[in-house]
Amino acid sequence: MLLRDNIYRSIRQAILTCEFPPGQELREQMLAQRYHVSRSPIRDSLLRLEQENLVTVLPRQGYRVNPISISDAEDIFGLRLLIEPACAVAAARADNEALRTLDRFRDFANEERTESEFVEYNRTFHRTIADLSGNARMAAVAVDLDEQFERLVRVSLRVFKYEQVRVASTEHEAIIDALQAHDADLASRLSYEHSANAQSRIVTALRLVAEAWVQPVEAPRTME
Amino acid sequence: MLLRDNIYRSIRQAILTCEFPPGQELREQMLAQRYHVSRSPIRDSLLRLEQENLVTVLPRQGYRVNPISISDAEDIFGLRLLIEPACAVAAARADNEALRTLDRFRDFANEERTESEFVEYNRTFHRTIADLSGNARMAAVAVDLDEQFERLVRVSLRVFKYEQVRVASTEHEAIIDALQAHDADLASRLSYEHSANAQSRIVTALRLVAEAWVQPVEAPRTME
DNA sequence: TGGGTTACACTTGCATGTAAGTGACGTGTA
DNA sequence: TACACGTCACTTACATGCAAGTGTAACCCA
Repeated sequence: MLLRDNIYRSIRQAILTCEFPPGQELREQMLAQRYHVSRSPIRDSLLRLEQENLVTVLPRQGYRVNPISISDAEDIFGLRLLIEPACAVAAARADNEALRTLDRFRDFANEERTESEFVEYNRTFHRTIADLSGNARMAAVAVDLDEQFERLVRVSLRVFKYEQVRVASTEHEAIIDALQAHDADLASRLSYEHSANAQSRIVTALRLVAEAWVQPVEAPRTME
Repeated sequence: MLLRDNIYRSIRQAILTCEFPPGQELREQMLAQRYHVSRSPIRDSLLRLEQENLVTVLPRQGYRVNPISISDAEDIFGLRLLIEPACAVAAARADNEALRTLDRFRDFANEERTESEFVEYNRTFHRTIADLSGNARMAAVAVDLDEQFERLVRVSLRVFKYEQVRVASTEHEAIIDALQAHDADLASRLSYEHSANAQSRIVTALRLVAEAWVQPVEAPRTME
């Protein structure tokens, strides 16, 4: 296993869980010490994360965890509303055997769940449907969007706690039913509504925490 | 300007124009000599290109320009059929002043055009519409897809020459008309048909050059 | 002959050194 | 005071060194 891949995943995870919060400044040296490696694999990882829109490189100054802007979040939402139903439509054409594997996502809310369990469950569910679409590129876009989304979910969960766990789980089961019945139209519609619901909750939450992590518009810094 | 950005663009361009053809093996050393720099910026560029699905890194062995597989091309096409009309729908909501800038894409086929001029024109047209959508993320996906697409177009142009220049240009003007009339439905449908037409030409061309650059399906796919 | 082993050439992964760009701050001057 | 201007600390960009992983081919031995 390549060192840089582990480092990459670690830093990425730290950003997505907001351990490195939006706006956080990152230094190669600091991360190198933290992970006990040289600057090289750190550098590789940070450049990769820049490609993913998770950090910004300020040449010869450092790196910064990308702030969450409302307009960027809305862009992500708009794309998701397009991609997720499309994945569902394609997935509805999968064969019965493959669709039966979705059963493992039923009955999730029957037990008490932690935040991490919910995030993990949610990610795996959406990723599985993306894979079932049979279009690797589409799945890649969907997964990427979901991961960007996840950071927003984390922020939102701090506001809405777990009330959404049961709601989401119920909506998931309806989507599973539609897919297993090969009803592409229904699956698409449910998928769209599921995304829209999640997003409206999140956008509300984002506005609530706007002062802390969400950047409305880039403002000049030295104005005193 | 950072050295690595120039190098990145150069290598990328070489891949997209098939100067580095699909399947070509790349070596850091070889590229470093070619561009008169050390391995560092070459390395940065290659890792970035890996993220874009243009090259594959074989750890401790080297790099390879990704072959074009029919199934991957079909995946790209499928996604394009989803994204391009969505961009058009969003772009139809742009204001009149912005939409008037599309006029510069009219009358392209009135003069003789080189292959490069056509590719450039085509890219700029699609990118402009993506930008007009007002969704930066969607535009980024659209641009990325278009660039992947471009490599396929290059292959296809060697077969169909320039017969498609006039066709494409006419279709573009129809899309411009629809957008400037704010007719989102029509723009969407025309955009879909335009993509579908281009793709069917390309897929035919791909099959013709299959032996040289195109990798047949390696693994059985889940669908179809 | 053929299976296993070893040595080697080759290429990148990671570590480290050096130079150059950037912003901050203090100083001098009008 | 307000504004250039020079200095300095800090951080990355790029260069280079070295070690480790991989594939190949020669070689040994049954």
